Amino acid sequence: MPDRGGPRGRRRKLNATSYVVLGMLASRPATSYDLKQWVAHTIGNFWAFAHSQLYDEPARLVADGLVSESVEEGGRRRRTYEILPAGREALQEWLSSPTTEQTEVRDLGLLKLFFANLAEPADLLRLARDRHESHKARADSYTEQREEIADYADPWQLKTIELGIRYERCVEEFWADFLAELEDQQP
Amino acid sequence: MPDRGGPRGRRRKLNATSYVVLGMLASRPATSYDLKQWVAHTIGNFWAFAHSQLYDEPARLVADGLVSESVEEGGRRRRTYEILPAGREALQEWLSSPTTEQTEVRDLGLLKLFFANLAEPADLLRLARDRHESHKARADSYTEQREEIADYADPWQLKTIELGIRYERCVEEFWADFLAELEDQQP
DNA sequence: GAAGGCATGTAATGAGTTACATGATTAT
DNA sequence: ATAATCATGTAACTCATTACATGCCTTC
Repeated sequence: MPDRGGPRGRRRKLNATSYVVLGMLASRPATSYDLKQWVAHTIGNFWAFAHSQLYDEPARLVADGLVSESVEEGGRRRRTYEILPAGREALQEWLSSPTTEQTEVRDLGLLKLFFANLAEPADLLRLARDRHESHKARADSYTEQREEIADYADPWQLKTIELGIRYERCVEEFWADFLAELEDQQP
Repeated sequence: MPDRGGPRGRRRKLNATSYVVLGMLASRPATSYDLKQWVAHTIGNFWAFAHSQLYDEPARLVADGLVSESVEEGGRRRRTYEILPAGREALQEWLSSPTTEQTEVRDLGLLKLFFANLAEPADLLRLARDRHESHKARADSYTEQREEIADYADPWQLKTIELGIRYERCVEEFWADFLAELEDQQP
C-alpha cells in the first residue's frame, strides 16, 4: 500500500508543470497569480498553461512535501507557496539528469499542411499567409522583448529567447518560401 | 438538455487528435493499429500520440456520427473505421477555417536552459551536448526519410518534412553555437 | 510446442481545459 | 457609487498516460 502525499511521502512522478512551478518558486515565494503572471511573459510564450494548472500544481507539490503553503490571515486568505529543501533537491536532480525526451511541436498549421491534399487551393493559400504572419509577429515580439530585458535579465533566460527567435524566424521563412511557390503557380 | 452522441448528434468540439484521425481515415478505412503505424512514421515524429488515444478517439468519432465502425466476424473481431460524409465535411470545415492557434513547443531542454542558473556548469554542458546530438540525429533521420519517399509521397507531406528538417537544423545549430560558447569559457 | 514479439484492446489514474463564480481594486 | 477589470479560486468535464491483459503469429 503505497504512501501518497504528506511531507516525506513523495511518490508521484513529477512532470513539466511541476518543474516549472518549482523552478519559479526557487527564486522567490509566490502565489498562484504571481506564477501565472510570470509564466505569461516568459515560458508561456511557447508552452501555455491554463491558469487553473497554476492553482492545482502547487497544491500537489504541497502534498508531495516539496513546497509549503501559507495562508494569509483575513482578507482574501491568499495562499503563498514557498519551496522546501526537498523541492530544491528534486529540481537539482531534474536539472542534472539526462534530457532524452523528444521535443513536441504542436502546430495546427503544420497539421493542416500535412492534410492539404484534402483542401481547396484557396485554403492552402490562406493557411500559408496566416502562418507566415503569425510567426513573423511572434519573432518580432520576441526580438523586442529581448531588447527590453537585455540589461538585467538572467543570461540563460536570454538564451532561451534567442532560441525562440531563431525558431520563429526559421518557420517564418519556411512559410514565406512556400507562399512564394504557391503564388508563382497561380498568379 | 444537449443531445450528445449518436448519428447526427454532434456537439463535442473536435480537437487535434480528432482531425488527425479524420484526416487519415479520409484516404482509406483503417483499424486503430493501422492508425498507430501510420502516425508512428509521419506526424508522430513531432506530435506524439499514445496508442490508446488512437483506440479511444475513433470510438468518440463514431459516437459523433462522423465515422462508422465495422466489426470483423469471428477471429479477433477487429474494428475497422471508415469516414462518413459528415466526417469529410467536418474535415473540410476545419481545413478552410483560419488557423490562429499559437504553436506549442514542448521542449524539456529549453525548460532546463531557462532554469540553468539553478544548475551546475557541468549539467549545462551535458544538456547542450545531449540536445545538440538529439536534434542533429532527428534532422538526419528526416533528411533520409525524405529521400526515401520523395518519389511517391504526397507533395504536401513532403513539405511538412521539409519544415521538420529546417526546424531541426535550426535548433541543432543553436545548441552547437551555445556549446561553442560554453567550451570557449572553460576549455 | 514454447518463446518472443507484434497486434489489440481496456481500466485506472492523472492531468489539462473550460466554464463558472465571486471578491478586490481602480477608474470614471 | 457603478462599471470595469484584475485577482482568486473551484467544479465539471474531457483528454492523455500508464499499466495491465491477452490473443495471434512466427520462428526455432
